[in-house]
Amino acid sequence: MQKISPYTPPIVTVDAVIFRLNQTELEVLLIKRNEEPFAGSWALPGGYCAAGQTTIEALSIKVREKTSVDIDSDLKYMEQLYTFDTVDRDPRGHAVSVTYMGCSRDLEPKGGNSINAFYPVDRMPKLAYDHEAIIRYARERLGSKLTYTNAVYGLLDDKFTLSQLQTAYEAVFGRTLDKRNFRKKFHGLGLIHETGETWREGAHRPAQLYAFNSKELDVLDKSFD
Amino acid sequence: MQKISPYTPPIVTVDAVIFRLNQTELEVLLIKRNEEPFAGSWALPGGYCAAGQTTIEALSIKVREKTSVDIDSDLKYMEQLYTFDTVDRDPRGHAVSVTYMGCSRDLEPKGGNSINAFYPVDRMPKLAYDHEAIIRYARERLGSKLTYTNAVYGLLDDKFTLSQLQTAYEAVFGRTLDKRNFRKKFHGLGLIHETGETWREGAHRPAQLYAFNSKELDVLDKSFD
DNA sequence: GCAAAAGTGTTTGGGATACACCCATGC
DNA sequence: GCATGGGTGTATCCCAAACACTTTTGC
Repeated sequence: MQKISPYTPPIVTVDAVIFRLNQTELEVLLIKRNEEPFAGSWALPGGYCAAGQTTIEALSIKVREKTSVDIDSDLKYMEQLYTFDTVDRDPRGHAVSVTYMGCSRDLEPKGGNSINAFYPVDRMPKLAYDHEAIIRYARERLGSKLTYTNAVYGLLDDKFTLSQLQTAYEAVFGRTLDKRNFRKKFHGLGLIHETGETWREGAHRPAQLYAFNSKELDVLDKSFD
Repeated sequence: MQKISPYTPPIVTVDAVIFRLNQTELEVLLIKRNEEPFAGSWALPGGYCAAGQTTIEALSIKVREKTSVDIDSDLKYMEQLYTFDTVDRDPRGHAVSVTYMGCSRDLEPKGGNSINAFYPVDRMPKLAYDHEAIIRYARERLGSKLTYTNAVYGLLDDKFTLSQLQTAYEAVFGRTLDKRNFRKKFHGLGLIHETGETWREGAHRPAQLYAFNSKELDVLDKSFD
């Protein structure tokens, strides 16, 4: 293989997989593309990264433009996911996409210059590029993050009930958990404390509200689940 | 923040963290830079990625040029690590580096157009760029990979003794393990089988030689350690 | 025989799993 | 009073951890 000269670098793009929890479902933020390629298709929010910008800076700008979501203030948790670089993934030319994954709860996109909406991860429309594979990968990563870190806090409000907490795990793992074992195990981790407040809704006993002791991402001593 | 126009992308570079096991020590492949910046310093092998190349293709070419190591045939295991993108990491301009991590055992660099050598990860020279941080990150990742996958096979010959296997874990984890518990646990995983052959060296009882059942990277049911 | 690494079992404690009923509330 | 989700305890099993001596070889 010969050297390519003069050197022209691939395009660098950024894309974000932003999850939220809606009732019992895990959802992803998507935008509707209004330009080619893939005009009319749904896709992850993202765009070009220019020299002098870090990928996260570029992502922050693009996501705010397109969806009005502010990565820094609206998301409790964000991490780099993977860099996708197959040559043919973008029909316009070789684009290397640095992808990120983040979480928020009760986030409603307020506008932006693209049509955008949250879709349940299990019932998504057909997506542009390789974005479906990226979302699948992000969901797996989120699942394993929840098993060995306290990253669930990213999906929950500051105060939450134990049922909501359990629902968050069930939505990400895609299976149900035993209520008593879940509570026993979680209390044993020492990550949360009672706030003393209760939450009442519907015709049943009110629930205690809990809060996390720390809002930093911590690695657990023992893995969960 | 304003849009940058016309769009100029950052440079895309690739770097490889290639580990090997030398006796009881984990080592990394380094090259001595003979150009600015950081001329005379040691660094990870890598270089520019051009449009039309995947990052792994670019890496393969660069590593072969500089160290004569062939990523495809010499390494048993290779995965993308992380993309480092801080604007000031390269004094020549904004470079986004897609990094990879790989393993091999008993690999001796045969040449290449750079001076190159394996250094123990615990006793490395001062490194160029942010390469020290990259290696630290790679080692952590390798450690966690060994706990939930069969990735150790990447550090071992096709046939190996249980002591060598245990040594590989100890070198990566940086601590000693109990011999009986190690063997019991590993046999329980069902990943290896006896070959019937023995290995003799030195004035002591010969050891059974084992082999992995699979050379694919598999995720374990139960996590190791 | 002695040095040096290979090989081998048992006990114990803690966490994972499985499982069913009463409680507080709204209507 | 009844429907609805909130909240609680025990028995069992398996895995992890701790721990020491015998075996086979080369010299």
